[in-house]
Amino acid sequence: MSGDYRDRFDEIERRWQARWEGDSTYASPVRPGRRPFYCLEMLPYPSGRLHMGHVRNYSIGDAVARFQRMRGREVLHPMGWDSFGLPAENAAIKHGTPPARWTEDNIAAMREQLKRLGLSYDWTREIAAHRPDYYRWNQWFFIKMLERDLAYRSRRSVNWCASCRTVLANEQVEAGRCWRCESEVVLKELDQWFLRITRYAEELHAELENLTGWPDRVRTMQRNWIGRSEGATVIFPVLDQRGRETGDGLEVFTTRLDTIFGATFCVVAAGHPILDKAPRRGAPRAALDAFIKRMSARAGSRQDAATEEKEGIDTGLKVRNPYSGETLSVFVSNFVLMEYGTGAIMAVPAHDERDLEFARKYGLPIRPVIVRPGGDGPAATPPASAMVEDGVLVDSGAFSGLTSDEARRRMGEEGEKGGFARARVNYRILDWGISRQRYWGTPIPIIYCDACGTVPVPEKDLPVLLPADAPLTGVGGSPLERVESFVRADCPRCGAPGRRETDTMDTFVDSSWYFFRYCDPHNASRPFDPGIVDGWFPIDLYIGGITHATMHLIYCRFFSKVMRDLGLTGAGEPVRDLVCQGMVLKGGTAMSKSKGNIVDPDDMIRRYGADTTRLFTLFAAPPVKDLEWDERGVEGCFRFLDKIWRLLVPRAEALARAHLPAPSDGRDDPRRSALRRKVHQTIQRVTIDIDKRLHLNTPVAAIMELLNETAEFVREPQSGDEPFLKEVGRTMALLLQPFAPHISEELWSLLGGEGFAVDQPWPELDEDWLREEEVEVVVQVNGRVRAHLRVPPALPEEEILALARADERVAAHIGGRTIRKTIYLPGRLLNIVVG
RNA sequence: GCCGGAGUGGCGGAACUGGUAGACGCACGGGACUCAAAAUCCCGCGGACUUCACUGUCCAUGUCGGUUCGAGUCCGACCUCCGGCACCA
Repeated sequence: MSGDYRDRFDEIERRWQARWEGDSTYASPVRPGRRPFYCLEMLPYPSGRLHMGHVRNYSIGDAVARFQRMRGREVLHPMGWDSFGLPAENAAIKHGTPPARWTEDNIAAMREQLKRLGLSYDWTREIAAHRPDYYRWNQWFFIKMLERDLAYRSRRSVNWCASCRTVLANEQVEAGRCWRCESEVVLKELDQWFLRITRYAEELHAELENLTGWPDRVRTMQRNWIGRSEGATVIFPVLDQRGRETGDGLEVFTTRLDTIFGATFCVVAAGHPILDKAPRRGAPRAALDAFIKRMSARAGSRQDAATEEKEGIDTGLKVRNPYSGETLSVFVSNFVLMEYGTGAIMAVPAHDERDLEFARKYGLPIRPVIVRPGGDGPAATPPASAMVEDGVLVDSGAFSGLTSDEARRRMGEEGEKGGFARARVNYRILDWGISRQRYWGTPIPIIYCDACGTVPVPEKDLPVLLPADAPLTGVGGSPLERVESFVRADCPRCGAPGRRETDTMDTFVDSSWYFFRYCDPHNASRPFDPGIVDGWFPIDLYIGGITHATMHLIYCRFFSKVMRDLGLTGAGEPVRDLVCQGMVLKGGTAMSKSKGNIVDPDDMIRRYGADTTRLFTLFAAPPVKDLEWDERGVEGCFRFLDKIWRLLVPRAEALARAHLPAPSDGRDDPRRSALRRKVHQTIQRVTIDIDKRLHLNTPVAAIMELLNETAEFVREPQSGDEPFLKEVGRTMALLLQPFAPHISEELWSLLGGEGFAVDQPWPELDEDWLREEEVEVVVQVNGRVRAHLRVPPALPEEEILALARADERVAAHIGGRTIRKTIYLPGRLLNIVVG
């Protein structure tokens, strides 16, 4: 009945998968009243095939889900599909396949692959972004945001990818190129819909502090992305030709108000409105216009922007420094960005590298106003580099002598009083542009009416369905523009004929709230029931790739906060613990089609089984590190499972009949007590490593050790061993459940276990078996190990010292020297300090 | 440039709050079984030196310092690699 594991793993795995499915084992909740545990993995795009990165991601999540379930938690472990997006549209253009069919086919194929891996998902909760019962709530949220002024339409220069023919969010521009197709991004003026994420910038930034269950690097990346900086805005009055105030002001943002007496000119961005007020007469105007035109043509975020030569031109405008009264010229230059701050700066060349570079190039004055405390006065000659640190003010009128800190405070107060300056916090993050000129996405629920303007589609008319018959050719703008039946719509307000918005939403909208929907996936009247969501939230563990550190993981925090403010949830932060798993590499680089180093999960499952494939991804490296795929390592994991099989299965019938040992059985037999101690030590190690540290490689190592010791144990079998072997076998079967669930079930059942292994309580630790009869005390002389003593745990220090001194090596190292002191850690270590 | 993370055998990696560095696995070497091979099992496996041998000594966690009875672990400086951001005022 046994047979080799090598010949049987496929049959075993399929059989248990069928049983789990037949029993709805993983549907939740099945055991209400238990403490919930929400275990979430980032949902995949349905490309049609699983890759090893998916397998790794889901193996980690599944190990935790199974472990927590056995530990008595009620586990929510769902899966779904991020199924809107470009590839479906591209496939349609290339092969003529309708996106909906292409997507559903891919989902079906990948769902089968996930099931063949034996992952414990509750498939009754499956969601897919492209289905109307999901995306209607994207539309609903959009309307709710519109009501709260969190969504708005604005004509803006947007990042435009000419190849994808679409707008990209800032987050989707990587080094000036499209994150998807890598072609260069240019600027284009379009009417766009935006979500006002900047309203939450402060909270998104502040709460990073509390996300202690998140990796530092993710928190840092988000902090940089949000880019909070404290400073002040200062209004410089604009002067006319004769030096009189015109009533206009140039508002600049600075973090270094303390350096304002060193300001020798101002600079504005090419798009700054004040440029319209530049003097109209004479030749400079033409040069100025030409310059502005040239600068405006370029995209805001380009790779070479930082290293690009600074260029500028005098606008002819004059302003007055409200602190010093000095008159300053205003330049326009490429190094000042319209999107940040006020689009205008005061230039302090002595204390800012960029200002210095510009001043040098155009021969503008450089005036130091900050010196190092206790240092000499200001340098007579201009410094070689800008002095950017804080210090003490000089040549700064009444503020001279103050420290930078003190000066910023006092100057701020004076500015507030005089109405020309105020404290301001600035953020680098911009509002989230969500309009996409694509077909395969959520239609934006808006109708444009000549009389009423921009009118949201009423809730009762949702969803606005994506038409099935859009012409997908790959040329022209939005495909929806050409679907007459879609575009034509009556104004919900006045009934007159209007036109529908033909842009669709960025797919990051879909993935910003899907984890809420999992809690209540079939709700037809609301996106979800707040009570149900609050029962599961926050997500206890969220696992996914580091690639989503800024985009998805900021958007989903933003959505959670919006939902909280809509009264939909109590959860301000959706994710308690976040794990970003490393990449799967082959030959030192990420697996990719172009490199031809892809390892196919199906191939691995066919040759070694799902258990071995999963086990390897967990054993070869800790979750957060990159994992090098090594087929010999896979073999090693297979050998491990095979060895357990060969040890237990031939004895299974006898062990199934045997009783388990009583708690103190085997105490009197060193062989048996050593084995039982190892069993309980292993339970402890596996439990702590999964639960407290989320290390999944070391628990596997611990089980391997237990197996090795058991193999040793059966080499010289004795009658009456069965109960002890049964205990080891059952424990091993259960400890393996998170890592290799199929063989776990098979062994559990062969050893006479009732029900599913995954439904058993996690093996219980018997503290009595951790206590050793004898402990090994390490003896050090001056911190170096010289002897190992086996002593009863309670032996007093003096006696251990006496034993240690009697040891030949220890005695030799002490020599004739006197013992200055001893350090004793009970039962572990004795350090004898001599000298 | 700024900000993060990481440097441990031939390789992947262990070492919980400072306390025996190298668990476990891979690779490799030797042996057993076999006509042979595969599979399996046993032994060895950081380096240098030392002993006939049992052993023993020293060096070793990127580098250099420091704190400590004791440092892979803490502190300081530096080097290298990886990642993120990058004219953000």
